[in-house]
Amino acid sequence: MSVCSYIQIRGSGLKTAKDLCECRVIHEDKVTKARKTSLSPEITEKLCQTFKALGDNTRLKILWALEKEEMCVCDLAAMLDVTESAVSHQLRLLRTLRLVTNRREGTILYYSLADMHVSQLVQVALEHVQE
Amino acid sequence: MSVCSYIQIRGSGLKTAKDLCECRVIHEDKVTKARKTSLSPEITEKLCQTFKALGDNTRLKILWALEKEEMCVCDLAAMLDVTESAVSHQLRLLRTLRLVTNRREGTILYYSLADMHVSQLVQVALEHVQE
DNA sequence: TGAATATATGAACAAACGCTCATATAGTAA
DNA sequence: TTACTATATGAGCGTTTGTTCATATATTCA
Repeated sequence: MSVCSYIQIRGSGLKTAKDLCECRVIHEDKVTKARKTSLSPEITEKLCQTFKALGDNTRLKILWALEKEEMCVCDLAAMLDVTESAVSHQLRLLRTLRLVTNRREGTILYYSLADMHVSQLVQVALEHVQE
Repeated sequence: MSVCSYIQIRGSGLKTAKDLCECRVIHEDKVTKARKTSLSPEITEKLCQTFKALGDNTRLKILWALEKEEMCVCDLAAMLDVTESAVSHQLRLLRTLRLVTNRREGTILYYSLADMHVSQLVQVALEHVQE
């Protein structure tokens, strides 16, 4: 796909492909360099999903709680004032991204953070918003 | 609002408020403790928005590029293959969250990262997804 | 002044998201 | 086995999000 396929041309009516490529690129070197140092689509997508997972009120509260101590689904649901179903759905997402793990004790599943990364991310973000 | 207002009761038809509160809380101490150590709604919301800002493909690519060097709107648009309008909208969001700043040189606005936090966040998240 | 350029903004719309409800599954105990 | 509990899953639905298009604003220069 052409670099400029989607560049918006002010006041343009119907344009040919050639016209569409008469786009503005002020610093072609910067664009080229940025494209070369860009992350792979796969890594970008994974990064994105990780941040997106943290970018939801319910999930963030879940992670914040699990940072303190492991909890089961129904306790989290009670704490958050949402259905256990909602919590279960969110935990599945967090599990898929390897942000949380669980251990079983009878019928109860205790969830906890999978590693230190979540804590570190929240810590840095906290610094940012509190400045 | 009651702690249990929204807890899903399996097979429940119409229930009174009292019935709805016959919910399952396995570890009441954990729930109470988690509620006490929870972040304020304001901080939670800000944290959330910050992560949400990073949790989008376009914005993440913008931030990744700006980490290397400052760029203007139209260059970012060319790099990302989206309209300048789209970039401008996203930059406004990032500006609002104090993740990026800009400096003017004539009619051109050069955008760059506002502080180290974005870099730190991306670094930690990268470690997580690459493990 | 007026034209040209770079960016910002508002409306509209398709796609993605998070919730609830209903139901299914897994483990425990009678 | 059957009953009960804790969790998981799929469908449906209203809300949010990210994009484009059209237009507005701001700066420079003739």
